[in-house]
Amino acid sequence: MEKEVTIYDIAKILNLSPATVSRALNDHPAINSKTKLSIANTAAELGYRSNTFASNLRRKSTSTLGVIVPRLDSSFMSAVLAGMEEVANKAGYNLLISQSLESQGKEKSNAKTMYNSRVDGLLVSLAYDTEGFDHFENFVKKRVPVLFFDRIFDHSECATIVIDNEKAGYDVTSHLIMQGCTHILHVTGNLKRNVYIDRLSGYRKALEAHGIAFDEAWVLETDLSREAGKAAVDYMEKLPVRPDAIFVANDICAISCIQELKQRGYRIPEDIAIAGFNNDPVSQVVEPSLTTVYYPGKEMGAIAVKTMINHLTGTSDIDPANSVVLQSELLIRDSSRKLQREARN
Amino acid sequence: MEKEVTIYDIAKILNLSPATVSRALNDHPAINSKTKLSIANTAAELGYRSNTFASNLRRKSTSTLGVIVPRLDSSFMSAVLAGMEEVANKAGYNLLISQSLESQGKEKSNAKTMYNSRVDGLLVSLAYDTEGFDHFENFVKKRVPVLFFDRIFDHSECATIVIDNEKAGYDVTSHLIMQGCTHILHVTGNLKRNVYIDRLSGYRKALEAHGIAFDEAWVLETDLSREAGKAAVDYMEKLPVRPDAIFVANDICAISCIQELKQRGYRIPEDIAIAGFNNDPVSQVVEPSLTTVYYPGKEMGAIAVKTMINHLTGTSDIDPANSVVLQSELLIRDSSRKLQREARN
DNA sequence: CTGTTAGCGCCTTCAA
DNA sequence: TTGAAGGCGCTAACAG
Repeated sequence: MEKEVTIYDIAKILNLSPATVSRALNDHPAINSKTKLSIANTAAELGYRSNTFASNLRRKSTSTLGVIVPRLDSSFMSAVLAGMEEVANKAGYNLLISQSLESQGKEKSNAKTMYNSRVDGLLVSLAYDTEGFDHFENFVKKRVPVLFFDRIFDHSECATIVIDNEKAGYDVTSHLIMQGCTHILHVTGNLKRNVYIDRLSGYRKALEAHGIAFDEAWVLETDLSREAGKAAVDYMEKLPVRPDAIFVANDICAISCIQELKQRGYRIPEDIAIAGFNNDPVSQVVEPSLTTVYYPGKEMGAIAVKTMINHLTGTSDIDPANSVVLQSELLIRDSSRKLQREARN
Repeated sequence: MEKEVTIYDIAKILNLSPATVSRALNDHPAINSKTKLSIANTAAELGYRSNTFASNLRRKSTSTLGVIVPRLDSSFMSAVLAGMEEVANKAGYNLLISQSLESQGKEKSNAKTMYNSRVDGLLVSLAYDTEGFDHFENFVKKRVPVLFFDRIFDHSECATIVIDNEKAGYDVTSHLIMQGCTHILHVTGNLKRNVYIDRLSGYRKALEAHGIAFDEAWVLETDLSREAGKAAVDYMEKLPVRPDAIFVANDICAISCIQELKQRGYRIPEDIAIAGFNNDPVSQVVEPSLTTVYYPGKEMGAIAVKTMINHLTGTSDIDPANSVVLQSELLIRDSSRKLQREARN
């Protein structure tokens, strides 16, 4: 290992003080631009690189944001991360990313790591089964800002970035009803999570608004996996009345439903209409194409980081007052165009 | 901001020296186990957390690996990252992740950031148009290990993790030939990148092995985007002889070809067989389902990190001798089952 | 505009 | 088995 060049080396060569070198390197306004130039030059010549630790140690701030997501390998999450990375990178922040694999235990241990790594702020989307806020309490205590996105936790000191899941659920359900569907099965995820309980609530309200009775038996709580799709079809076939639509809370599972239904001889949407959620790339490719909800993942990531950085740089606070509700959008595709299809036949 | 607890606070309380506390906290063997215990206890009580920077500054090592990928929002990459994160996390390493957005410029600036952040090791998959190794030279000089995966750079001091792209390309092409195809268009990516040039080379060898002449006009270099899929179909229609198969170097573009071809009235695979690459989730959903190559992304990520950590902990070197070639696998699906289809008709 | 000084919190010789 | 002391490289007062 070659020895590292420090600001002292530069200072000695140019007959300056280390402080001046430090300031010049940080583009401090009160430094002569010629001095800056010569410092920059010799720094480059010597192959100097600033020592982030020393700087962090001194300044008591990393320029790093921690991110905890349920899974890295989902198209939605990778869109979010892409958005985050872009904004963070531009603002000179690094991202420390980890996944909870949908497990509360791993989420807790990840939070601990982030805490010890002294991230400047923490961005979290909760795991499937997380309960309680304990593992983030440390951050709040030390006044490290925590921001939740997508799968959030309501807390008086945390901002949140979400879409209006209830409205989205309402819109999807209303749309299905407008297509003539009256028996709509809702396949959802863990109802501890806002995203699912809110979509359910929208589903329910839409039913009631159209004079359709809500029935708990028509709500199926699953893990929204591919396998859950098949199980949902099994469940559906056992219902006393055959549904004429299924509203699934994500696309992956919705598509698995479509495939399973097709295999069992159902026509979509004639026999059963399907709607998903997220606008996952597969939703456009499946046949019939899947009616779904556009979820602005990349924007969500970008705004989450922006909000965080604004707070860190003192522009704003990180409490619920700064929460954002992003716009989602119903995308009507073939899997639910029921009236039109029948009219055509 | 509450003030942080340090080893000095603990030392004072227990009437010990900071040195002892430091050693105890690091489980140094030469410390009385009772002392260790009491130190651990008061540390916990006080909510002590070690200061990574101070420690890093002193020890000159982070426990952080840098990762530079072309894009975060691809299903392949997110699988890789998921694999990386799992292994890194278990071994107590953090991941600093950034994306080059397929631009050499951003890749360079990311490399610089990583360099300044003093990552212990760097894991890279190259951007589309990267040329030269300059931006990694610093790492080599400072003996920071650099490992390439997927889109690699051959360098005498870097290990690489890849699949056998040439063999995979050969297998796909042979398969198409076995289906009776003799005019196979190859739609590929930037031939600067090993993955594409190697697949092309496999394509070429397969043709020649089966007595089919290779013709440059039948190789189309694109950016493999969705748009490129349409352009490829345009290109195809202008060829003097109509192809009976298209081998596309990724699934996204292959699927766009399928959709475009279907729209123009081609039957797949009867008129034209299609094969893709990566086993992207969409490949199973499109109709007809897409013949493709299973690419072990998660394993690749896991092994990349494992190799890196082995090196860092002194178990092995990071030079090409430790490179790994992972197994890929041809997945034959409906988009290329030509003989069978025709037999059935 | 530049220099002096004094740590940030930790680890690691060296000495006991 | 423990302590004393110095320094990792940088920055932020405070002074000029």
